[in-house]
Amino acid sequence: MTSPSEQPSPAGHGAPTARRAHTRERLFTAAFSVFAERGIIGASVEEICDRAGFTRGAFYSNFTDKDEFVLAILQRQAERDFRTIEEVAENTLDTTDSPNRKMTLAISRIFGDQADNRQELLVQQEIELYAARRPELRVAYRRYVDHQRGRFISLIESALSAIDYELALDPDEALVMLHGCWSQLQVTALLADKPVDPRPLDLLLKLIVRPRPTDPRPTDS
Amino acid sequence: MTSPSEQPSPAGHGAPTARRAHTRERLFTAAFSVFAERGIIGASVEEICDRAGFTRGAFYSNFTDKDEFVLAILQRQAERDFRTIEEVAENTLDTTDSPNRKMTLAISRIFGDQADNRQELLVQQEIELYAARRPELRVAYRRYVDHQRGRFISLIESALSAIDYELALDPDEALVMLHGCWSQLQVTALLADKPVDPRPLDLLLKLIVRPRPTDPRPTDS
DNA sequence: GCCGACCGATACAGTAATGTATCCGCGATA
DNA sequence: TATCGCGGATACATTACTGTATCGGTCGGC
Repeated sequence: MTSPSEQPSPAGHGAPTARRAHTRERLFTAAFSVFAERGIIGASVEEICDRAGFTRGAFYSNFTDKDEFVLAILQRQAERDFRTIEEVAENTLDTTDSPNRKMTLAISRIFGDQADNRQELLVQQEIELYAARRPELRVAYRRYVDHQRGRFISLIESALSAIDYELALDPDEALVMLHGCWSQLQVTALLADKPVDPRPLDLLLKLIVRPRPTDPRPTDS
Repeated sequence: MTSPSEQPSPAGHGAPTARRAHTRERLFTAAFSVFAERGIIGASVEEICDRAGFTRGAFYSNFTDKDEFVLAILQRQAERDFRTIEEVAENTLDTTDSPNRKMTLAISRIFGDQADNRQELLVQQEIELYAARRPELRVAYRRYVDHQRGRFISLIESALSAIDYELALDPDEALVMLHGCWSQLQVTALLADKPVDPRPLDLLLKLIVRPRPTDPRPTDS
């Protein structure tokens, strides 16, 4: 279709120049703050651009649509989160903290870190709700969540096994509990204007892990 | 201020006629469906009225503002939920189901029942997010949540004690886990277009209750 | 140092939503 | 039955946002 010298891209947004990438990034950042304040639906393109220091021209030069824009944000988030997990997997496993501490840390880094400030949490929730409504976004979001889940479960398991613990129940179910509990704490803290209280999560952790059965000799049979 | 025969109310909305109440109720119902589709912020007054079979005149005759309207919805929800809890407390405790079954039932009735269809869940989440942003609504929402929590905890405790079980941990913390897990399951189901999978909740329940220590003789000392 | 392309700014028209001011029909009351 | 007032409808002015079409500055390559 698009031969090299004819049209770099249909309408402009396609050539990933460095400048372009920079612009997009600023728009993303601005969008986060507007989304947090007004919600995704309530956020006007204009305000996003204002806050990024652009006019709407920049926006429409980079994206056709608010929907496309949101999708791009979702993908960016997915990659960010993914890298966070990777990084946590590397760093957290090295330490010699207590299992609980390690787990709490990992969880707060993964579900949390990006969400331990008001804005990020709000936007996270916003995206979820937004995705719930748009079928196309829902697919993307689902992929993203599934992917994260797989990564995270294996992270948990290796973290535990490194200290001779294991999950006492089905990993998927454990993850539901952990993630649910964590989100609940976050939202509660948000509404109460207080810092997150990590104790319930701690407790829950203690409930769902157990020492790995001492395994004097790995028999196959 | 307002002497009986002068002004029944500043601008009209104040005299709780039966007709008025009926109108408001229809607006509320319509709002639910619009909120679910478009989000609270994305819902226009006009569409709400259309769907309720009114024009905007009816709306502005009953409420000054969309914010006031949302607040009214929140209060109505609070009362509804409260009555649900009461009803569950009465009905669920009577049966002789297994403890798990009873608890699951109670939880799904309370967090759920109103939220086990797509629409109610979406609106619930919407309200939460909306409340998180408006300080005034946040106060109202917080009161509502606190109230519910108290009621629900005592419900859980009496349900358990009726079958000689008790919570194995702090009730508040237990509630966080239960509620979080439940919400997580709901949202997951919503995004995955599948029915809610109750197993994690069941499992969690088993983890946080225990038989009450047999108490041959209630000694005071 | 010039040229061309890219990228963001600007201007504009169309649309949708808000809130207010006014109107009118219906139902209750005497 | 005549009247009054409540509750909802209608009409209007205003504002805000969207998307498109066009313009102009700037930065690369040569």
